[in-house]
This record gives sequence, structure tokens and C-alpha cells, in this order.
Amino acid sequence: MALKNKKSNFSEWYTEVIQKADLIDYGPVSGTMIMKPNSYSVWESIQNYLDSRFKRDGVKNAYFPMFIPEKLLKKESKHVAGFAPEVAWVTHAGKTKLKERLAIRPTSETIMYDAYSKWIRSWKDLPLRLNQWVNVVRWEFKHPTPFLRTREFLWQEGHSVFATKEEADREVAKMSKIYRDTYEKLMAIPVFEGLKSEKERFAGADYSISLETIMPDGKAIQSCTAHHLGQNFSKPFKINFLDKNEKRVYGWQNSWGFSTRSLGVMFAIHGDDKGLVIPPRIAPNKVVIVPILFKGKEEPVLKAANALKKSLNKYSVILDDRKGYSAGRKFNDWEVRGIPLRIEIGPRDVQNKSVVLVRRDTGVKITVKISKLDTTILSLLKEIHSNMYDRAKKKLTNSIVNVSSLSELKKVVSEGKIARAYWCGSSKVEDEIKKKTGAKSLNGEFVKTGKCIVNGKPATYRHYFGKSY
RNA sequence: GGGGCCGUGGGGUAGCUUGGUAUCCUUGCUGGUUUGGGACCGGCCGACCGCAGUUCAAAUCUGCGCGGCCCCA
Repeated sequence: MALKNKKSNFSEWYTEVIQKADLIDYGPVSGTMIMKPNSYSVWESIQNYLDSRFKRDGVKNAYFPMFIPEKLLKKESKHVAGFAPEVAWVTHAGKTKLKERLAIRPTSETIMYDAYSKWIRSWKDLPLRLNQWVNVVRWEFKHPTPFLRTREFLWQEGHSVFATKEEADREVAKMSKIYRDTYEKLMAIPVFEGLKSEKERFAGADYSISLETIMPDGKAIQSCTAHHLGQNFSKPFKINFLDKNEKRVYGWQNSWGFSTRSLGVMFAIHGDDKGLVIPPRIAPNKVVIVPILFKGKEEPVLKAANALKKSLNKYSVILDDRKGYSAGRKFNDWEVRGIPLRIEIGPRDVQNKSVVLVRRDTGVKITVKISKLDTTILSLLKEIHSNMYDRAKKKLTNSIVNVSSLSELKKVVSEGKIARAYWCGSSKVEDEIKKKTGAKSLNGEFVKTGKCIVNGKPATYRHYFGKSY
């Protein structure tokens, strides 16, 4: 039972592979999912990486409640307008109707800033930089897809207050860099960074920086975001303080988040027709040992396999000594799950003091002396990472096309690619592009040259457009 | 917002037109022989989305509900 073909039918392949690799099960409520150990452990790898980066930068972890009173959520008008359609409400406790209904957090700006306003009195209280690892609920109405669009998901959300806009700006850039490293160095996924349009930016932000990439079906996907909130929240929430000149001023704020959507992006981009391919640095188990057992010759092989497992402990090795399954079956099992390297050891290898080492990304097999195994694994894991990254990078680069007219943009997008165009920045033009080509505005950078491909006006953005998740 | 398609064991399916014992694959459990690329033989567990109607009899026909998918705006 081979997997569905990834190229010709991506969405069926995706649904199938995440089930076969035992990543999730569906929850009883539409749009919810159970993250099983195979996917949760990858999330833990991301958590470990991001958390240590945040902490090294001086961010502390905290936890705020998931229930947000309606009047708090409503304090910033753009914010509530943006999130209102997707908020899930708690209205009852048992049979008693609550006096004020409670939102289940779709994001935590409002509940955190309510507390921040109490805590911040002086310039000495700043900067305040807190992060939390939590679940959020956004009641999406588009059809759900595991990881990519779920009504409940896990993420970290960082929320900071600075005395000056400059400091806040610097933090947004820094967080975007950390996210970029997470994608590129940990997950082997190339991304492009840019500013969201006024329409697409976070509800209540002055500007949003996003990282985006392309999925195998040619649709772009927003992979994470960092927002500069200006004083849009600090004013209604009264986050103010006495500065060094004894003047009462409002704080400058950011928020930034990275969610379990990233897992879906990773499974989708790296997987192949055999199943998942987990990038080595994020793989909870980097190596699997499959002993080849012949009747009557099991003992020495198992002994050697166990010794290998012990000596390669730092790679979190799995030893597949299940009885009653053929070696071929085991190979396939681990290929579906995407373990980066497989070691095969049989009687022949024990005799020769060697093993067969197989890469998941290319399928290439080599025979290695046990004495050289550790150093070979180390260099192969590095090579697998860069090979996976390069492959994805090439795909992304080939999928971005500079265009100079609307018809060109339409053509590029219909071919499953992302178009890059000069754009005047007007929301009206953005709507027109969406309507005529089906392409959404992704992100882009400010420019002072070029002319808008739609109306010829001076461009303010060099912007990416594409079909999008 | 408009239109179309579909709900059958854990997963994938046949059966529905023409109402009558629910098919096959796979997973899982189990016993044995195996094991260098998804082993084989035997045994077992497991399903017609819900409600109402028509009928001697409904997975099949009708209505409503719930759920899923696709296309268009």
C-alpha cells in the first residue's frame, strides 16, 4: 500500500501521510485534533529551541488565563473587529447564565495588557517582555486541515512593552530573525520575510512582519508573525509610566507568535511518496537500528545491535527489535515516520564489523565500519540537513517570479507560483488583484522606485502575491 | 452568498439504479513457520451518520437534521 502521489494530489497525500505516520488523530469536534507522540515530540523540539533563544534574549515565561471578559476584548476596536467572527464564548456555568460572557482566548493581548497596565508605573519597570506557551481557539469556518488550519492550536505568544518605539522596532526585527533561524536552521525550510499589507496585518498592529513559504501545491502559507503594536493597545489599556523626565507617557508594544502550523508546513514540504522526512536537527530520534535476524543466528546480531544503541545514545536511537515483522516491513515503517538515518545490522555485518547506513532524504545506502560509525553519522546528519534545505530553497526560488503586469501576475499564480510585483500599496488595488487573479497579498518590502503594475502610480511596496492558505 | 457531490468496522472500499444473509483490501489481536525492501498459513475483534416515513422487509426509496468534500462569487 504505497502512499498517494505527493505531486499529483497533494491534499490527499497530506491527509494520508499524517495518519500513516501516526502523527495525529481527529478530535470529536470538527477542526480539533489530537497530537500523538510522533508529532508532539517534534513540537517539543521546536519549543526547546525557541524557548532557549527567547530566554537568552531576556524574555521570561508566564501564564495568563484563557478566559477573557468581553469588555476587555472590546477595548481596542480594530482588534475586536478582526477577531470577533472567530471567538468562541463561554456563556454558561452549568445551568446558570453568566453575567458577562467570557471569550476563550483567540490571542492574549487584551488579558495580558490589562495586567501590564497595573504592573507598569515607572520607566524602571521597562522593558517588560513575557512569553507564554498556550493553546488558543479561533473558530474558523473554512474547512479544517490538521496543523494548517485547526480551531484550536498551540503556540507561543510573546508580548512586550518598551519605553521607546526604537527599542520595540528592534525587538520585532530580532524576533523575526529568531523565527527565521527556527525555520531555516532547525526545520530546513526556506522562508521569505516581509511586511503584511494594511489589510492583512494583525488586527490592532501598526505593522506586521511575516515569514512565508510555498507549499507543494503552489499555495503560499504564512508561517509566523511578529507585530509592532505602536501605542494602539497601551492607550486604551492605560499602559503608561513616568519617564526619566517625570512625564507620563505610553509604552510601545510588540507581540509575536509561532504556532503548530509550522509542523504542518514542515511535514508537507519535506515529505515524499514514502512518507515523512524529518529534518535531523528537529528529529526527536535521529537514528533507527533494524537488526536483520535469521533463525538460529539472532543472538550475536541482537547483542551487536544493543551495543550500537548504547554507543550512539546521543542520537536518541531507536532499536527496532520487534519480533514477527520482516526487515522490509520495519524499513517501511520507519521511512513513513521520517527517521533521518537507518542502520541495518545482520550476521554478515557482525562478521565484518560494519553496518549498512541508509539516508532517508536520498535513500542512498553505504557500508560503514563500526569504528567510523559515529563520525559518519555526525557528518551525514549535517549533510542531510543542508540537502533538505537546498532542495526546498531551490523549489522556493524557482517558484517566485517577478512580474510587471496584472495579466502576467495572473498567469504566474495560475501556474502555482508566487508573483513579485511593484504595488502602490492601496487596499483597493489589493482587492482588485485578489478578485481578478485569486492571489492574496502575502508580504513585501518598502521601495522608493518602481511603478504599480495595476495603475502605474509610484510603488510603495515590492510585494509578493499568491494563492494562499 | 450560489451550485454540485458524498456519509458503510480504526483507515480505504463494494453493494444502492431494480429493497431481502453487507464485499474486498488494510490495520489491530492471536498461534505457527519466517525475516538483507511492505513474508506466508490459520483463528479472532470490528461498520450501514441520526430521526421520522413508506414497506412483510430499508445500507438501498422519501423527508428532515447532522457531518464531510468540491466548484463558483
